[in-house]
Amino acid sequence: MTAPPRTRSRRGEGDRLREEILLAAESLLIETASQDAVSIRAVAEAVGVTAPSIYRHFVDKDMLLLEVCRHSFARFADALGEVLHDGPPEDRLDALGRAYVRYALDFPEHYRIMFMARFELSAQEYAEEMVSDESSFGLLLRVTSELIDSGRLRPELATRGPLHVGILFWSTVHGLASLLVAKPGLPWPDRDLLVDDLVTGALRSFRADPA
Amino acid sequence: MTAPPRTRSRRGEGDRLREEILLAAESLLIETASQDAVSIRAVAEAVGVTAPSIYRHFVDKDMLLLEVCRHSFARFADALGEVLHDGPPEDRLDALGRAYVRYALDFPEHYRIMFMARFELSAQEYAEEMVSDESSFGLLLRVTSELIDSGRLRPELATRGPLHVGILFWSTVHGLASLLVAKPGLPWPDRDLLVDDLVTGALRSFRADPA
DNA sequence: TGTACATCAGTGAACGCGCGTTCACTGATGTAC
DNA sequence: TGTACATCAGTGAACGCGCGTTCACTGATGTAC
Repeated sequence: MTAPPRTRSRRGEGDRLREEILLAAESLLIETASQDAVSIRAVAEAVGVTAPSIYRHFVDKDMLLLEVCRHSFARFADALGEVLHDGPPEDRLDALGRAYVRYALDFPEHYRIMFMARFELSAQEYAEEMVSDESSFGLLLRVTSELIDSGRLRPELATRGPLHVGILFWSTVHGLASLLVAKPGLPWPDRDLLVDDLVTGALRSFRADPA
Repeated sequence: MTAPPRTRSRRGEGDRLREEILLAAESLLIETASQDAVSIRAVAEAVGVTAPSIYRHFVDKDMLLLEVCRHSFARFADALGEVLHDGPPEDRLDALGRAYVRYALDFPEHYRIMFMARFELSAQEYAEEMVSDESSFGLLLRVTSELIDSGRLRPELATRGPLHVGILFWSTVHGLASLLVAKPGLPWPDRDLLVDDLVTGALRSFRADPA
């Protein structure tokens, strides 16, 4: 992680460095797979700049990490949004679940930060990041609403509402995703088969029994 | 966290301090809810002893934490074992699932360390801790075996074997448990209802459809 | 019963390290006259 | 067109901190004679 040669930003172009710092912090997170490894000094070195320069663009380390976090949530929501095509809500939920686990496996450290880490954000901040309409959780809630409206859900589940059903589904896919991320060393059986059975199983348990 | 007055151990009673160190490390973990807060110095202070004394009993910090970890796994397995009474395998799995989530909520930081943290153990060490017969995972595998033997499972699941089915169930309960532990600030709906629906849902999705 | 001595649980001071952060600065860039 | 100057992106040195760990030591305890 040595620095590429840098030319100093022109006046008014300070945001260029800001962007580079964010990208470098993210890369460090991916490469080292450790939140602790993302120190102000390490980020500065990766960008090719000295540590105090960071403070011209972020008030402190927490704000830098918060910003990285925001990026992650946005990209995660994008990734889920991409697989959400038109169709019956069961199919949409199925697609969402598979994309969810796939994202976790593709970007394990981002996933860890978003959903497994103790991040010192206020409840307020979490709510804003996670439960907004454009967020991944917002997408999920929209689909579980559709599912309830479709009338094909078990009645006792339908009365509990989209949030309850959404959390049930979220728990299910998060469980596998986070175990795979946290314990890559375990002797896992075929992952695709696990995802398959888990997602179809969850959908089956939601569906009203054939009368 | 100041030290209670201590009398020095008699000769040959060095293990008394060793035990106190382990307990103090565990308490710190619970109280601070942070792995980073468990420093050699903090543990020593909590015990009422100076930092170098720790090294008379543990070769380094990693070994101390590993030992704490071992304790956690053992107590977790005990907690699950206690609810495992005789009965049909469905009921036993149901009880296991509920006890699992309850443990995570009762000892969130222990749960975090065991199943959510990146712990620098070798695969070998993990396997020994987690997959032994006396472990929590061992218990689970025994029950999923019974479930398969009972012949009431969906045939395509039964052929995948106890490990596969065990992981499906583990993922499901771990998902809810770990989200509750990781995001206590979120506006969760009724937790008992969630556990209820999740566990019965998983069992329903395992069961062969009524012919 | 009394004394000299070996044992060893625990101490006190210090090491080097990487961290987040502050501070006064430098020097290239753009602008005003 | 040329020069003086203000701006401000980035620097270099230093701060205090808590960390894991090492080292030579102290002094109460138990034992041998």
